[in-house]
Amino acid sequence: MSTIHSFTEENYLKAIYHLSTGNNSVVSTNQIAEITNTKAASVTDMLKKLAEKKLINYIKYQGVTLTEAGKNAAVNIVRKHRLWEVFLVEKLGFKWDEVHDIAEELEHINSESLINRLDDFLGNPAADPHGDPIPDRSGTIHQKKLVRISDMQQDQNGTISGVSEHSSVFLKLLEKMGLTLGTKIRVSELIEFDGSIILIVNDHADRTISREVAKNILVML
Amino acid sequence: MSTIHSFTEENYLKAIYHLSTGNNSVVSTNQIAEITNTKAASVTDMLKKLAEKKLINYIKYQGVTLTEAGKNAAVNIVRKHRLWEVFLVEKLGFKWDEVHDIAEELEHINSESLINRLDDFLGNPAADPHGDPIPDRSGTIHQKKLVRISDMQQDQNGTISGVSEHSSVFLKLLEKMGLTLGTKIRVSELIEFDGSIILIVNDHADRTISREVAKNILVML
DNA sequence: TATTTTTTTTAGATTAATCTAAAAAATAAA
DNA sequence: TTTATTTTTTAGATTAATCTAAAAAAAATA
Ligand SMILES: [Mn+2]
Ligand SMILES: [Mn+2]
Ligand SMILES: [Mn+2]
Ligand SMILES: [Mn+2]
Repeated sequence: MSTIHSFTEENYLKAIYHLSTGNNSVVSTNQIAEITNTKAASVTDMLKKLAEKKLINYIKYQGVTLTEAGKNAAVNIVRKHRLWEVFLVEKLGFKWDEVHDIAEELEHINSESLINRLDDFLGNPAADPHGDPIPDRSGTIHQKKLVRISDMQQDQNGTISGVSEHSSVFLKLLEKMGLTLGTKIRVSELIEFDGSIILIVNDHADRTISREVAKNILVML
Repeated sequence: MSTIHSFTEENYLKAIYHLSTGNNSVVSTNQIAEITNTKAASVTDMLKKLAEKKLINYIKYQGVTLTEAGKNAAVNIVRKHRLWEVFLVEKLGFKWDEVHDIAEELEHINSESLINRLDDFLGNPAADPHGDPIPDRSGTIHQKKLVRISDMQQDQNGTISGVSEHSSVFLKLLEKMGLTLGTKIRVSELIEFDGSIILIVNDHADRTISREVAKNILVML
């Protein structure tokens, strides 16, 4: 099960995976270059290699999609990344804005038994510290239906369950405003002037957030 | 603090460290080639590079020693290796013969805060699952004085506290014979014929071990 | 449809880590 | 102290991953 790929190949697979689960499923060379911090020429080289290994479907000038094998490999890396993030926060006491870079390294450790034991040790968590779902050992992802606060109606209630922006500044801001995962909110008022929103947090405190912030907080209704 | 070195450089530094703390402090090109599974020519190339970076003292044809900087780097890798081994055994339930290869990968994860938090999480252990001392965060190693069973006198008592052979076959054998770390033993008889030794284990069971096995079990008197 | 702009690929180099084969130096043996 | 053996270094190649600059293809605009 699961052939070994180089550190670099894994990062490309992961990049393609994240890009293709975003909007469109076909991913372009430039998009990959952007998030892997490389140049388009380097990406083209790697795409040939990954296609050779049957991890992606690649036709010149037409973008790429992951094959089943490629997708499995990518999902496995995502699984490892997210489990390590849970470990770092739950067991070692890191803040949710501090774990991503370390998990970027840990996700490349190759040991099936390690990751499955870690999963059990953590109590088989369903989501990582940012609310992102953790694929189970068979690669299945159980994604809960979430909506952005910016898409909620007046007087609607929900529980903060994820974020769609992972930068440290954003996460620290949410922390400071008490808008962390599990927090109950109610949309109290939609400000017409600039789209900002007034929330009732945990039934009492009220907080005003900008539309930009509201767009990046995901809520379970 | 602590510059970043490549994965490969770290493995060479660690190899030199282990070789130089063994017997003689000056390490030869061939010795390094042997334990890094490379050829002498490759080692020479790397030695030039490490010397350039002032991590080793290297004079052509004369072998190498670690500089202070090189030794610090090496000790830090050893610290990480051993702490991860404790984690794998104590928290994830791996056996002591299963953890080395995984730790070989984990030891290259670079994060000072990660390793210090891990250290605290594990309760600042003094030794790894094989009894090897764990350097503290300043790099100091508190090595207990241990003797080989093969060097013990008749009727002498001690507690098994380490091994000088880390192969899986050897560790599994000790496990099967109940000669794991912390076990109390007494040398009951020294067999003249082949040098094998009869032990009293935990005050009752008696076990005969070969001289070869006795040489690789370390005891605190 | 013809032209311009953008995207992608190719060509050719570079760097890190490795190798084999040959040369040079050090060590051991005669 | 020669000669032979072993160890180490150099020379020259290779592979993976990257880059810049130029060419080719696709997409957008006029
Ligand atoms: Mn992350
Ligand atoms: Mn995450
Ligand atoms: Mn080990
Ligand atoms: Mn160990």
